[in-house]
Amino acid sequence: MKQERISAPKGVSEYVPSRSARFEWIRDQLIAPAKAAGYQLMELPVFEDTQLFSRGVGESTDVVSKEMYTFEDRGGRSITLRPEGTAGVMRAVIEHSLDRGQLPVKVFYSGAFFRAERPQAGRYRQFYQVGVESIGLDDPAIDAEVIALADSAFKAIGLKKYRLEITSLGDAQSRAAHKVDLVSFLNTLELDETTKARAQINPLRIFDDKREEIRSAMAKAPLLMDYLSDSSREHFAHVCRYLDALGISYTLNPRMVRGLDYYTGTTFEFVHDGLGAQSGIGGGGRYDGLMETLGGAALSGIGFGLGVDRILLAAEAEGLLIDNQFASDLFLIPLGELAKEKALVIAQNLRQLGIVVEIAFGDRALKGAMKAADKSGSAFAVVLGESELNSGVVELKRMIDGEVSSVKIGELGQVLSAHA
RNA sequence: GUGGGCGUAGCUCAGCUGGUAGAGCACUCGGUUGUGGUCCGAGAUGUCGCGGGUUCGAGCCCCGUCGUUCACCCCA
Repeated sequence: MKQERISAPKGVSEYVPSRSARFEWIRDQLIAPAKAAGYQLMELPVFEDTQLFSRGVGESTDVVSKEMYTFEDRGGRSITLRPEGTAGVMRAVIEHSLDRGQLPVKVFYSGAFFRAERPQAGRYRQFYQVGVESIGLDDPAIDAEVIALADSAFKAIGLKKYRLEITSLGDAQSRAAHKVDLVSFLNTLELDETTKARAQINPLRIFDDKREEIRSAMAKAPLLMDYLSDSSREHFAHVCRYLDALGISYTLNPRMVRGLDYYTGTTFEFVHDGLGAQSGIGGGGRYDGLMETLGGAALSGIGFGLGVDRILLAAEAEGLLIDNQFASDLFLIPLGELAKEKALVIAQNLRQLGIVVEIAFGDRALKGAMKAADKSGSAFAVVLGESELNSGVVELKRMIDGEVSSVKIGELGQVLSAHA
């Protein structure tokens, strides 16, 4: 009886062959620079106590107020599927007292995140992020290093059409002073009700409005950059100098707004212009008060989150991905029952040497099996039949040009390793 | 949450003013005994997203619904 089909929940991103190989490669490229800089893995739960986000990310943010997957578990606890990574990392750092050892605590994470938004190009309800956090030190060189980690990952992938926007949100005093002037400036504007409501929650949001009339009105608005305290200004100047030294280009964007409440000081965003409306491929910044808010010590930190799905989309838009990078080294074609048994053993031995080996299963005709070898993208193919089993010698066929050479079965490992 | 576009074979799509479904690619097999990529031949595959309505008759029209997509909003 034919059963009704079940499909994936609305708006999730999922990766199956052959595109999954691209996803995996992109994700690994994003992680590599962090590993090379001594950042260590944090593997955390995808669900947390709801309070972690309402308190950490901020009740007033859209992420918390209307985009979280929140539910009650069987014990009556309020649980939320993580909408971002930083709060969870901070929770774990505090819980495991990592901040009581050497500082900074340098960690990275990679995994799925959840936001109950209306899906759109590059926006999914379950999406993937690779992130990094460096916690405990205020050194502006760390800000530069963290930004460089993301930038070098993008460069390793080959991305060209992206840019880095950076600003400083200053310390608490800087923001308080600016807020007073910004609010009184906004009061001089004639805003519609919904915009007013947005300004109530976070006046900085109005800088992000896409409507032309609002943009031009905001041209004269007071900028937070002009309200920075001496120490904030100096910190930011150092960050810029280090970025210059690293040869990382950036544009100052004093009107940049971030959706998470915890950001302070250095704040940045990577934007790609081969994508649609969802053009941010990564972003982050410093967060001075977050750890304390979550019951930990008063330590500062800085980190970023990179959108793996969007970066994959960006790489595809730039035509950067070649699909045969996971092709195997050898495709073994057994003919007959005895050969099949032998093939399993040969394959196992070769794989132990690090050679990627596939076997033609299903007793197909030789022609079909060769076709499968071709499709697999294997570098070499070997037919294993009665005569080969008797002589112990196989014809190693190089698929790219069809050239064959005789090799003893016992020496396949050596020969193939030499080619790899 | 709001608004627009679109749902036909695994993929990309065609299907005349309503007359019970097609192409290309991909897939499988074959073109004399055990060697792929080209060429030739043959074959399999669809509850035309789902539910209802109009009609003698609906893939084509109407309503609903689900999915998808784009934008707003928001952000990775």
